[in-house]
Amino acid sequence: MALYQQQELNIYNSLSGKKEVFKPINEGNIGMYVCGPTVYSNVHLGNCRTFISFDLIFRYLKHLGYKVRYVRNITDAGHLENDADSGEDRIAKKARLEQIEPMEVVQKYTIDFHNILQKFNNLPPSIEPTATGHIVEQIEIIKEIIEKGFAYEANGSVYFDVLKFNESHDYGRLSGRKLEDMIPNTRELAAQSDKKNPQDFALWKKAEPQHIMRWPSPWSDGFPGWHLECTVMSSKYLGEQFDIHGGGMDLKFPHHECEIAQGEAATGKNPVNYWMHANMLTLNGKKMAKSTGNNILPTEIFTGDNENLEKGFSPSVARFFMLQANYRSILDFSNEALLASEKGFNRLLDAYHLLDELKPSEKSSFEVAAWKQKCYDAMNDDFNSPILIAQLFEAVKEINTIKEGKSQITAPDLEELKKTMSDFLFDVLGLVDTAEAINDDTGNKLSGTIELLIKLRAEARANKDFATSDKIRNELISLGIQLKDGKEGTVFSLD
RNA sequence: GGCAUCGUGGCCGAGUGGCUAGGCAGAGCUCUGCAAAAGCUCGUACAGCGGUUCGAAUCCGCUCGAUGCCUCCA
Repeated sequence: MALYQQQELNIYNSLSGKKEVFKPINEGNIGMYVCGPTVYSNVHLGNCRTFISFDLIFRYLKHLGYKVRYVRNITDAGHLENDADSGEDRIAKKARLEQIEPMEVVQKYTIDFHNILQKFNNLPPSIEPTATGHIVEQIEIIKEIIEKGFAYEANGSVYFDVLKFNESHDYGRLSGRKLEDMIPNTRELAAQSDKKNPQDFALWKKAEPQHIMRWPSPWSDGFPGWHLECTVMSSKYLGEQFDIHGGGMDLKFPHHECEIAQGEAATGKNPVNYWMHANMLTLNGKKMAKSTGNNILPTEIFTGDNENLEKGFSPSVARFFMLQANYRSILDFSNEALLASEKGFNRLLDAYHLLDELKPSEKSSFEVAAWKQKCYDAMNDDFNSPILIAQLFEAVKEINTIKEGKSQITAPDLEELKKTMSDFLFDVLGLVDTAEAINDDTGNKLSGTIELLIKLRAEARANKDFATSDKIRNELISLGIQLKDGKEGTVFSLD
């Protein structure tokens, strides 16, 4: 029996605004689409948070035994900087500034994106399609939408007719907006536009002569509208209707609203059952965004080379910090918060390592099965990683007490505890055990050396030669190696 | 201006009608040659004002404040 048959997963659905019991269209299988980045500059930390949130979700779904097809796109076609039918596309702009081909821009920042996400230990998606690789499909779906009467051509561009669509459908139901409210609300800046109404959005844009990224179409040499690629690629790889669609909160409107409209216009079906939105990461209380300059690069976290940081932090610490907040809450980034997470994370890993040294007893004073279910309950409640982490810290307390001989655990319970800790820590939360890094040849030599120093210190202490023993302890601590004296002897940990 | 989300102890963050997460920092104790590590104990918080209720941080209303979206953004 698969785990998912034993655990009832609840997901907060942005469409209904409620937590709902999750039920996939095809039992045991899940189709999940997440809006990926536009690759025109380095990913910033805020982007990473969204993808780490969905990585957690992907990992937990897989852990439950689902077969998940996770599709995340790369937006590599340039889109306009604004919607007023003017302005440069962002990839082309970057290409001009860096004096390289637009596709070089795309390649450069796609690689950066992959590198950084790998450092955060994100699993790669099952399929990572690109917008430019699906121009043909996008043209086809535009034809369909025109045929159904929900789009019109104007001067070589094609626009989605939002007002027409809203007559028979409900435009705005995802973001809680009403078209009637939006109309008097738009300013008169679209005088020069080809649109019939300001709410209409582009499916195809005719390229200006200087526009480099362009493709032929029945309407003009041009490029597809931004919202279209997600509709096309999600339906191509996951079907006209699929289970989960995710993305950053800022994409809810208009991007996801437009996706629903496009999907319904083309197929007549509601494309997505569960909409999930990851919240923003803020810096100094403000949204991180490339365009405003209020951002921090992941590399700067690792090196500490940023005015907001006093030191560098490992990717796992940064990941742990993010997972200590729910994906639906705004999270504010700060040096202090990172420091707190780092300490907690190290304590968690230290306790995990202690598991190998625990001696089993005849009976357990820790109810492992009940605790384990609490871990699942946390994740079943809309992927509540902060609660899961709180539960893991409950186990830390138990492990340390057992180590001190003040509690007991049976051999089977110990195995179960270890397995569960490992499952959640590494498979579900996707954290990396820093101690494993020294498990190579150099690492073995290092630990052998430290063991020797521990022995020498023990001898010095036995001889009451505290000057020598303290010297060993202090020199090691200044190298980032901490000695921990316990009842059973001394162990060490690396910072 | 419209729509939405949110305001929790020194800090970060869960909870969302009664049983008062967790982490970090702080205080005391145990252990220790001294420390560190570890364990135990402690803090009794939910923006403000009204209302509903036997009972509200949790529901409703208002006020104040913050953030996001309304043009590209995870």
